[in-house]
Amino acid sequence: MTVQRRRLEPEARRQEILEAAERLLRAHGPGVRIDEVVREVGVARGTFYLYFPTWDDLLEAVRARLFEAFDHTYPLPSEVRRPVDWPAALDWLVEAFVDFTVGLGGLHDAIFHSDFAQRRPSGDDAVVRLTAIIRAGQEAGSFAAVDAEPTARLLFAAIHEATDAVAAGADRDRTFAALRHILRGSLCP
Amino acid sequence: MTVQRRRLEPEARRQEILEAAERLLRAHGPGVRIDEVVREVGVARGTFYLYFPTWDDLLEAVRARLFEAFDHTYPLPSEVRRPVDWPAALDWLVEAFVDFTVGLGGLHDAIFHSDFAQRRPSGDDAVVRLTAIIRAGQEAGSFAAVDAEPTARLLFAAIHEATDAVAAGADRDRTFAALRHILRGSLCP
Amino acid sequence: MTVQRRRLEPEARRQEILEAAERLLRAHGPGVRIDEVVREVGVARGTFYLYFPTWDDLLEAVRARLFEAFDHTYPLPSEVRRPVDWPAALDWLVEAFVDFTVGLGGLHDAIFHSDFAQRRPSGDDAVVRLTAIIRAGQEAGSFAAVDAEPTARLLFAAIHEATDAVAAGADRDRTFAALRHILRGSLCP
Amino acid sequence: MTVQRRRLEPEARRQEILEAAERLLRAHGPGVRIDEVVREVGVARGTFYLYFPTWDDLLEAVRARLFEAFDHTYPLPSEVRRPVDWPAALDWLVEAFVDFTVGLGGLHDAIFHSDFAQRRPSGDDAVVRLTAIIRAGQEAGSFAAVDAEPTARLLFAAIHEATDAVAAGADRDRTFAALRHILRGSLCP
DNA sequence: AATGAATGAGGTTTCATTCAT
DNA sequence: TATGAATGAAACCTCATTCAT
Repeated sequence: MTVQRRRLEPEARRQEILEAAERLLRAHGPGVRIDEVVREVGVARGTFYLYFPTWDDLLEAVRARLFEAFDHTYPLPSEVRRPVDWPAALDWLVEAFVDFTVGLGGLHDAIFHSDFAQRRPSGDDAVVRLTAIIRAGQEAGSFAAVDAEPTARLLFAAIHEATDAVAAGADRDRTFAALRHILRGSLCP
Repeated sequence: MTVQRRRLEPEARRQEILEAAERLLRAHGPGVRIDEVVREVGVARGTFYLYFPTWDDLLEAVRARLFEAFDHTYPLPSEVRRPVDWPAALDWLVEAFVDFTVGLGGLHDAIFHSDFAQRRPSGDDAVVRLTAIIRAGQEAGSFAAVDAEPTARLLFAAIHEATDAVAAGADRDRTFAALRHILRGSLCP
Repeated sequence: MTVQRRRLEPEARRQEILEAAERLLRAHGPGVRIDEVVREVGVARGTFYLYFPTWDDLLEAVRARLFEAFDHTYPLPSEVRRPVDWPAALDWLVEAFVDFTVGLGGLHDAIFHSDFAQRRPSGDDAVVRLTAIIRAGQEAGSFAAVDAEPTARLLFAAIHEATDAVAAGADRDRTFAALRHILRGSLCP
Repeated sequence: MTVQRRRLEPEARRQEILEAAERLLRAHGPGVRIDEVVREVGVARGTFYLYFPTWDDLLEAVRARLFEAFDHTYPLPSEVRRPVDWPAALDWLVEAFVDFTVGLGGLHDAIFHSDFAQRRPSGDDAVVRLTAIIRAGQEAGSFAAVDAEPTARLLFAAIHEATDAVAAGADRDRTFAALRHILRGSLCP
């Protein structure tokens, strides 16, 4: 009488869950429950725990997916082919980041502003990337000799705040202008 | 078998609860519960609800107390007596803010990084203050003609991040140096 | 700084509380709280307990007042002056009772249909009265030789149900017709 | 330290809870709590809520069970085989009803006289059944041409009161005699 | 690999009643 | 006679996680 169990390759099932969770989190933000995810996928509650030890592990996987997607779409510029205009590249990347993040909808809150973000700090991937950009720009002579790592950390907070501001309805142009000014003022000689 | 009732003026009892909660939150961070607070104070659970309709209302009161304490200890500089060196004043205030916030211990997380901060946004008092400082500095000719409000918002995020960095063990001097550099670069002509 | 205490004759204060409670119960039915009553009267919570040991005692007092009011307005007919048409007198009394009870509004539920009615059964005043009427009618030869006490008890249940029916929106005329038919059929030879 | 989990078919577990609740309510009347029920069954509190969203939902299910049990044991008489002696059938059914209800013990109060009965009126199943009997008897020429529906409602109140009277210790024979007299007087030509 | 019944700690809130003042 | 702060048991419900099947 039970519905036919769908046996799937483990990796495929894992993806299915991941995608369903992402979809629901985008739509409804934090507050999405395991029950809703498994109903969306059409599996039993226990199945969830075969793939993710805890709910936080799922969120972590979702976060990692997002970061990978962003890195893939917007790879760090490289000077291999030709010289890079680092200030312009930074502006462009930052704008892309903000738009990407705002586009996450409720997923943004779930990943960055819920208790989850406290329990599982995000490993500073973004800060590491920004540090790399600053160093590359410094080597190219485009950026001043600031202390790259702490500067990247603080600037990334400002960038993230721009995201929240825009998501909350602040004027996009004024926010970006202020952000660009801060970045230039902090990094350019 | 019941402990002797201690009858207090409402305001005194309210303070008692507030202080006990603050003490526990400093020590143990978010995750402190109503039950622990009332045990600490030595009153019944119902007494808590006499003064705070919900746990979030308590946190809000704690937050307000903190903000008032900071504002009282570090009032905004004024030019009434003599001209103010705005860049220096800002550096000094920012350093005071970071040290004050780091000194909050677990209370910092409970107020700024838990779901509470999402549910009850803090009304941007700090951003308003920073905006006022920027405008005052602009009028005095010390700061460049940046768009004060969004700039204040983004810079405050960087300041707050410095707090988190120092609290998390980052090098205090390098963090402050980077922060000062960002503030100068963003605000000074 | 406190509001001037109004010292009243104990009996006057008791009446005040009683009347306030009745007013609120009429308007809002069961679910009225002690707090609301004392606020309405303008006294402190503790004052309530100087006059009524428990909430149920207040309800009991309200109930007694109502019964007295009804008895006073609709006294039992007596044959002292002239012969009584007992069937007609009963019909008339019953109709008066139903209208009186329906007119109680929310007080009706609070007195007759809440847990209070279970905890403090109403002493059967109404049944005693109805028993007396049946006996008087029997002595006058108007009513059949039924077993007065149990009959009164069961018939009163039907009368009370007519009250609930009318209060709940049942057709008044059909309800009264059915009730009269039951009373006649049960009591008249 | 945890007790071994007992896994059951949902319907079986539901029955288990229902039966335990009925047992406790019979023994202790209204005032039985969810905690007592789950202790009796030997399951966790959450399990209760898996089957009954609220305590009232449980009571409703218990009530429905009782009504079904009664209907099954004492089906309405039918004229399919041979003519029915409606007055006698009614007397018999009524007596069965009263005895059944008195036999409920504390469950009777919990179902019929607690606030629950106010919050979840019982849908008048009994009145509907009595109405049907009256109409059938009228068609057979055994009952007078009374207004069936309101009459049934009022008479059922008297029947129910007989239950309460007997449960409270009133003389069974006198109560039944009075009840039979009322029914005959109201319904027979 | 999959199921879904069961768990139980967690958290919120209410209000009749008591009692120190 | 009056106050009103304090009590604390009771009731409610949720949901991440476990585990017998």
